[in-house]
Amino acid sequence: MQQCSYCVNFTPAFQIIAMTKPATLKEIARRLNVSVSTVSRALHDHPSIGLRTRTQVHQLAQELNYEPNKTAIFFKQGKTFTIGVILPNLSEEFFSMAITGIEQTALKHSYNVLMGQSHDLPELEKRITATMKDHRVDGLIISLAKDSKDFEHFNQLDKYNIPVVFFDRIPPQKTAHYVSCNLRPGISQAVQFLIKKGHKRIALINGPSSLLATKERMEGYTAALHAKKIKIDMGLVVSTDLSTGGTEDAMKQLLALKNPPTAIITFNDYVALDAIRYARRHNKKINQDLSFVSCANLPITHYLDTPPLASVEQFPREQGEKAMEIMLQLLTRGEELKQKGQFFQTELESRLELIEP
Amino acid sequence: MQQCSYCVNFTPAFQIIAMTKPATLKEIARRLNVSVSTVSRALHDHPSIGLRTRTQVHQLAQELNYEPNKTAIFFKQGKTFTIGVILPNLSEEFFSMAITGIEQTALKHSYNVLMGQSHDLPELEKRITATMKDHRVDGLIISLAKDSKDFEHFNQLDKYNIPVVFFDRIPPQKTAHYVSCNLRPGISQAVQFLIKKGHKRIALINGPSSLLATKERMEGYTAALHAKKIKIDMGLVVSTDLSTGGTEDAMKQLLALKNPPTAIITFNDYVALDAIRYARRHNKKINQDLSFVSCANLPITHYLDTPPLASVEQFPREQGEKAMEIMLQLLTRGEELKQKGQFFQTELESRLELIEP
DNA sequence: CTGTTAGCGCTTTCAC
DNA sequence: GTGAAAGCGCTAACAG
Repeated sequence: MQQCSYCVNFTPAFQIIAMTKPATLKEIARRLNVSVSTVSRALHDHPSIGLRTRTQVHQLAQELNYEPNKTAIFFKQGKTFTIGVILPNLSEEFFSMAITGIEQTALKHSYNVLMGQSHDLPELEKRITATMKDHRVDGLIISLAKDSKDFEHFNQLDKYNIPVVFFDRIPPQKTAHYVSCNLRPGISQAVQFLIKKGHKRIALINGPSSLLATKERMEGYTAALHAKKIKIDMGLVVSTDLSTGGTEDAMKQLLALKNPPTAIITFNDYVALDAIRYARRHNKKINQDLSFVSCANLPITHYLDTPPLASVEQFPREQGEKAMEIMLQLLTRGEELKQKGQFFQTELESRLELIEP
Repeated sequence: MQQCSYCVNFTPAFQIIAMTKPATLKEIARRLNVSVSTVSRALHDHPSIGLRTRTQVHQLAQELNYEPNKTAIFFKQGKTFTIGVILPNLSEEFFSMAITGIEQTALKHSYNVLMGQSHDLPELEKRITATMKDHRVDGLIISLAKDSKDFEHFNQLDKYNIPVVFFDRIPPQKTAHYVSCNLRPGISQAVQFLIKKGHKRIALINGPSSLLATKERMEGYTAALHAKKIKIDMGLVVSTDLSTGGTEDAMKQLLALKNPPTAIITFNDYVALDAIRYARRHNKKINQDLSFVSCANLPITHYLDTPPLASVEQFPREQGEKAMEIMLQLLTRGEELKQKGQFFQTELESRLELIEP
């Protein structure tokens, strides 16, 4: 039997297309001899559609495996059901816990997460912000790079009606939505804890001065010492850029003091890890010669055989959840709130947690 | 002066809209009295547009702060320049390093990353896959949940022409694009390393049998022992579901043997952490009474004062990069490759790395 | 060199 | 109860 050239040329391709190309409203409409709008309504169970056609439509949609083309809907509705999240660094457990909080809350409300890491580079942060805007995320949740100074690009987002919620690393001028965790109480508790243990010389390895969190730690530190009438020795307050090298320099400085500290409070657990290792290498007995208290209370510290005695819990996961909840508010009731110029601002209270070795 | 009700009602709102609504091609065209397509072409520096109009257009676009509406472009072109990444868990450093590799390569090629965590739940994995499809990601990179058995939903993606690249936790039937790291050589090296140190009783805490990686470890383990003519004692091979409890059970089992091991190879660094802690609590001197070698070589191990002696490097970041590179290939030359039914499959070689305490 | 037109898939208003 | 038509913003084939 001879093959007609039409078949040879077109049938296979046609079949592929038929199997390949996802069904559309149009296609369903064509097959059922109804209009596109009827199909659309039927699928949305619009009351005005007769039971008969409605079931027919549903059935055919099922058969054809119809799935609405979300990109069309996004485009039409000007919404993407995606929120952007920009973090300095996913490899810090603090942030991976935070994004988990964000993601889970988002998922619960059928939002997706477009993720980007700034790696603490303001330029990259800017660039990622721009592509998030290009993708028309419905909102942006961000924890700032450690020395972001310029926040102009976030105002830009306003034009596209993309609300921004800051978390943890928030901008200094607090005219914004944010959630953060106030370190003052936790640090004060840390100081009190160490004093109660008999320490007189308590050092603080603080972070970069650009971070609000650095200021907070300093305040908690001085407040607690003042309360106990202990004079503050600024030689005991050093700072690190959070790199291993920076922390080691800070440690060197402290151990070189003629009257060195017997306890050290570190900016966070990673700094503590570096500091403890440095101390160990310099033959200090951890938590005997030199005690440590840290911030963040990450799971990782629970695996050390000489962990810090305690760590200030900052609730990263809860911060993430809260940030996403605020975002949902803004997304649903954004307009009215904007009129009033109100800001959602949540401050969680940090709390010192003891660590069992 | 009396206000006309029109103004009262509409002017403010109108102004807001005017300031708010982003410029479109249409708007530029209207102001310049040219057609929309001319504007489009001018902005794309299409050669056929006169220098004069081109500069005019560019200038006005600049002034109006024109930015193309990507959702429209996505919709029109059927491309989103977004790739989906599904991971079991971001809080495992292995995966956060991997996603960093993916993200950086993606960014370099102007792709974005839609991120989702399965938390090792096959159902959640399925759901996330579905929403990724809804969002019409251009491709999907995934590391499977630890007991995913059903891969039907990935075939579904074919219909939408969404290529899938597996990495690290890949499906057993290897008819797919993937990149993984073969554990056999690394584990064999680990065994040899321990034998050279004088160990005769070397245990293996392996992972869930559903993982290909578990099989690989077993093979590397037996191969190396065979090569040294050491008989394999199956009592020395136990398994964990990767939870802390599971690992502790495994340790209990090993330490209860009448002839217990003097060295243990663990499935990964997290298992090692749990195992080491368990051993320490049971008064074993780490790396004296009982030596450890692990897999993954995560930065975290370098902070322990008694880390495993060595760890098998699995190159998570490189795996991520490679997976994304394969994805880019598929995205650009997908059709031709699909015809040929070829698969991109990359296997990196694992390698034992010593850890300095 | 530039304009006209059609269309991507869907929602929605208006009309019958 | 259903259809026709417009439109979201952009691209591209076709026509001058």
